[in-house]
Amino acid sequence: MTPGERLLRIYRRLLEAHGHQHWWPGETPFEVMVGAVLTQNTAWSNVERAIDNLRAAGALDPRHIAGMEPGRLGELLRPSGYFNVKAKRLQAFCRWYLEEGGLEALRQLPDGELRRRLLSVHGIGPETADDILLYAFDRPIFVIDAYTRRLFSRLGLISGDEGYEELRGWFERHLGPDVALYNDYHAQIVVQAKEVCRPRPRCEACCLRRVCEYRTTEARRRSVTGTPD
DNA sequence: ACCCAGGGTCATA
DNA sequence: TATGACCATGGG
Repeated sequence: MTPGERLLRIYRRLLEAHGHQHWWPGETPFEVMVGAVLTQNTAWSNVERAIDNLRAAGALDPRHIAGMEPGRLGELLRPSGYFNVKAKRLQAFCRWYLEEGGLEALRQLPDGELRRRLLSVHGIGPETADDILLYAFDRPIFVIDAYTRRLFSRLGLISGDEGYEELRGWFERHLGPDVALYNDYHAQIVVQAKEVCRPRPRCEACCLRRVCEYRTTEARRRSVTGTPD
């Protein structure tokens, strides 16, 4: 079986277990971009509160955010954590967004050029850039995150310590460009990681049990003593 | 009380 | 290039 076939088989199994995820949660592309910055190393439930604060303040708008007093913006972002850092990053992003001429101007750029420009913004790293490219601009960019590394290294498909670009290239090469697939695949990985593929795993409840080479110490002990799974 | 969460930047070696 | 410190709230 080729890596591409294994990847598709794994996706089908995830989809069957969790159902289509309909990502990214967000009313507009701009809201998706804001969420991508705010969710850096942060639980999504906390990000929602911050976005609700922005909406309630009528501030869910690039011009409004760019012109706001940083301390005031920080207060709205407080529930999402790192609020001083994120206030700066969000303002840097919004100023860039406006300088570029807004959504329609950005839509004209080819994938690679748009990615380079996103990465030039202070506070936008590879994963945040790729969230934005895939979920706000519908570009065929496969998002790599800690969950992706954990899941696929436990599945034995990767070692987990590869560089970001190397892994992204590997997934994109084996899956072929497919925005709808990348979109839901990454969402499935996140859901799977939250529910069962935890730092301390719960493989007994894992829909990938048959293809996952990872075993808990208890399962390992059973397997060497001849007790069936 | 501890671990974890949909990362990125900066200083240091 | 490769580590480590730092940022900070909220849920399990």
